[in-house]
Amino acid sequence: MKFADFSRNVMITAENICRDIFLENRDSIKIKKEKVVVKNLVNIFNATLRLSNEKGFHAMSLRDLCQETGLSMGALYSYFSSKDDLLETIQEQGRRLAVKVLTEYIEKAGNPEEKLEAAVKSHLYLSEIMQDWFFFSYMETRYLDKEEHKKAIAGELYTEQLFIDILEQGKAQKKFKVDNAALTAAVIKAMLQDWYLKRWKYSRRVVSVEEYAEFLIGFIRSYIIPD
Amino acid sequence: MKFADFSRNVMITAENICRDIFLENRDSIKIKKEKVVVKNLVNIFNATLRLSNEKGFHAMSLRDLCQETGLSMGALYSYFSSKDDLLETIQEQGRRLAVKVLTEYIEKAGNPEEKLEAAVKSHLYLSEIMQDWFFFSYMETRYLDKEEHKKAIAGELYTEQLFIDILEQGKAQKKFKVDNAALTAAVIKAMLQDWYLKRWKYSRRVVSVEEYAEFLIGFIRSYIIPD
DNA sequence: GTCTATAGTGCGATAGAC
DNA sequence: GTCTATCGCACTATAGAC
Repeated sequence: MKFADFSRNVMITAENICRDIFLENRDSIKIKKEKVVVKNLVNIFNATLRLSNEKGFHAMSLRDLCQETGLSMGALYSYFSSKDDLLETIQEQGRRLAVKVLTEYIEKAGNPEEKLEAAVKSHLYLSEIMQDWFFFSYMETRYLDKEEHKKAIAGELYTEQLFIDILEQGKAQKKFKVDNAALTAAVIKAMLQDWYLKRWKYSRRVVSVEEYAEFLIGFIRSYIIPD
Repeated sequence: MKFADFSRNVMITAENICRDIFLENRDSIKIKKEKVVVKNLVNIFNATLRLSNEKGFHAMSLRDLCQETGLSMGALYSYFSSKDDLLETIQEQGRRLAVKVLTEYIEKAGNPEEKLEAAVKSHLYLSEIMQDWFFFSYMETRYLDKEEHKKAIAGELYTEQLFIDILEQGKAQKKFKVDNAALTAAVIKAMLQDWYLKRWKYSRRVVSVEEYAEFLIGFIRSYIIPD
């Protein structure tokens, strides 16, 4: 699977994500014209991610956000009910999309070896397209209130479980040699997350997402597939 | 190398770290009695790490810190000149210690295989002892001003370089098979950092730092040492 | 060496005009 | 649907009493 193909197939754009958010939050969003809402939501979310990922969500004031979006304080509050609400909406939507895409691509693959490759690549490719969302979700998780924080933890464990399942399945089919599937999945997750947590490093070294994917798959396979 | 031995040898305690901080900042710290300063610094740093690691350094107000330490606003400001100064001091001291300990343990080891093991274990063991400091440093790096931020990046690259050097040395001695030392070192760092970034996960699963260390070393060796 | 009191700033949120 | 004006509050930092 090439990044370009993935990118074309998933059809993830800011507009599409914001349209989903609009449809799911019709009640709490005060403005009713879809076209207006989607346009402003794209603007607001992009600005939030840009500002937050530079200096943190808490350090970003709503006045900063006004300047970055060109909207007034009053206008902003037509689209979310509080600053925390904005934080939660971004996190929730990112999580939902990640689960959907990962599950879909893993199911499409046939055997454990293909599933592993599909899981690694779709995780990396998705985080490449939505780098800002993923970085934001990781770094701002602890600012969520207790209930939302639990959902974030559950999300991490859910995607990790997808990897555990693939490893166990491969083991059952005698294709993989896995002593500790949970630990193996944990470090795989860590390496996948490093791709969006340390963008500055990989950009500087001019490593493409496909190179990183191939490297990771080779690294993992050398451990779970005995010669 | 066992964790207990490492822990006994490095002799890292909050008191020792705070004594160093006192000696290096005699000018800016208004109080002069070493005993008083060290006692209060231990209190302040522990409280800062506890509060910050829960909800973030920015979200922690100095009033929170007063309550947690039992000190007044005025007293706090005798030990640092601004909230940012507190942030920088913690980061700087953590970085300094990490570099010192890692370098020391790697140099003690003889051949590349031993060096790799020493590097992985001393990194993990140190982050186990100083988990709060490491977590804090990672999560709060972006709140540093430009100059301090550069130092943090340099620190990450420096410790990574230690791994690159070991890998290259092993390759030169025909003991390791390494195609891409930089990428290999990058993912090793990612896995090492996961230990303190996801403490909740490893605690929940009752994985000890020694288990994690052995697992990681096995994982890495299977890639770089062909059968 | 530590305290209390307070200055001065900037925050999130809202009401009501247009 | 968007704006401006403003409220009340919490923040960092400091000055001066003890």
